[in-house]
Amino acid sequence: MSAVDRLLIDPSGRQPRADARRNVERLVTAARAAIAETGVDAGAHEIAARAGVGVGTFYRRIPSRELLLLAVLDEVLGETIEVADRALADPDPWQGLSEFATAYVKLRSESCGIGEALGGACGEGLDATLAALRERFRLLVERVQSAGVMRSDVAWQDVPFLLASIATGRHTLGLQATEDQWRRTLSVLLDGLRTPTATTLPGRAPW
Amino acid sequence: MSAVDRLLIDPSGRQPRADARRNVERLVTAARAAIAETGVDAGAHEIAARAGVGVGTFYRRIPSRELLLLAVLDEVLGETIEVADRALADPDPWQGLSEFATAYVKLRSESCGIGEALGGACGEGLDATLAALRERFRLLVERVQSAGVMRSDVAWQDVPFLLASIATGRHTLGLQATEDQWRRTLSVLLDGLRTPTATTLPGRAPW
DNA sequence: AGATAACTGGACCGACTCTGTCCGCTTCGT
DNA sequence: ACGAAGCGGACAGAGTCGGTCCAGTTATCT
Repeated sequence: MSAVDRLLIDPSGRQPRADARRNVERLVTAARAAIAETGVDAGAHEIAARAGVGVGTFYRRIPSRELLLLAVLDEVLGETIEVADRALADPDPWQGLSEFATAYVKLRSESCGIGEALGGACGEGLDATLAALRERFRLLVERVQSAGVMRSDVAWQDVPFLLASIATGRHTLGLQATEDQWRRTLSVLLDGLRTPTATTLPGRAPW
Repeated sequence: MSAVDRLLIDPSGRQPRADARRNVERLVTAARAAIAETGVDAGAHEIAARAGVGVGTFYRRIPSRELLLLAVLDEVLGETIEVADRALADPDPWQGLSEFATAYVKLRSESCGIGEALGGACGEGLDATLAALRERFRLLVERVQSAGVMRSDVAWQDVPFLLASIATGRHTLGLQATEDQWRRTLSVLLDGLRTPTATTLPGRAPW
């Protein structure tokens, strides 16, 4: 069920008017954009303005700002899980992992709110979805390690951290990042992950 | 000149009382801790409370919250430049780079405010210092590439981005990072940087 | 077409946060 | 011991943000 549908359930069971439905769709789209640009702190007024409606309209259909954001985040994470499942279906394990990694990092770099949600900034609301995504990570990494094309001193738990690390700002040290700087970083990182490897990892795996 | 000294210049030319000097020292220390934990948004009241003084004392000596933070950030970046200079003095180029990289990532991971400052979140106030640090990056990378131990398709400008990427949160996907997760990420990344390399980088270098 | 229920927009409210000031009291240095 | 320098924290003023209310508008049904 999409985020729009979930928000359109009417207690009286009636179909909402066409304009009401249109506005909810606009609000969900706007929330997605606001989450990407502003993060999970995106305000109700900001989202309403992006959608081209007043705050009154916002609160007519949406119980609270937090619930809207949660619904949208859950939807986006659900799409990510689908991408992971397609990657698991790829006959070449490394190819599958590397395609998923690219999509995952791209999503994170284009939406700072998603990054915060994955970092746990949204309370318990997303626990189940996060667990499902975690499971896909484990499967993807175990498959590629069984095939012998990833260094074995990396734990599967390292991989979310490795990928999470590539997503940061457009600037550092006064330097301007190109649109796809993250692709370069990811490329170096994937090279570091392939077998054989030069050094062994320090410390213990995260848990 | 240290941040403390810079803030203790008295318009009348007199030496400030001992307790005043002590409090400014405490405030600078507290600001450093607050920048690390809270970031560059650390509030004046928060810093004063950490220092164990009232806000009145804060504003007696400090023109504004922003100036204090700028002075402290500049001091920390200055120390980082010194670390880079020591790395450049190391006879082994790769060893030098790798030591500096470790120190740089450690600093970034322990102080989120430094990360924001390096990301340009502090306006123009740090431009000169950032340029000086940038220069050290260029020298370090060029030296290691001339020695043939770093893949040549990486631009020196890539390296700040690569290192900036490793510093993020303690959690992702509901997983808990160990204290030194960043060392593992850095290790993979440095392996990816060494010659020879498997793939060539996509896109163009940042500028 | 007219009636009416649903919907809309944005002014507004109250709670909160943050920077910076003021002033009665304390402490240092002589 | 005395006066100037320093101290702390209550307070002011500006701003933000989530959420409500209601007068006016619009869709839908008869």
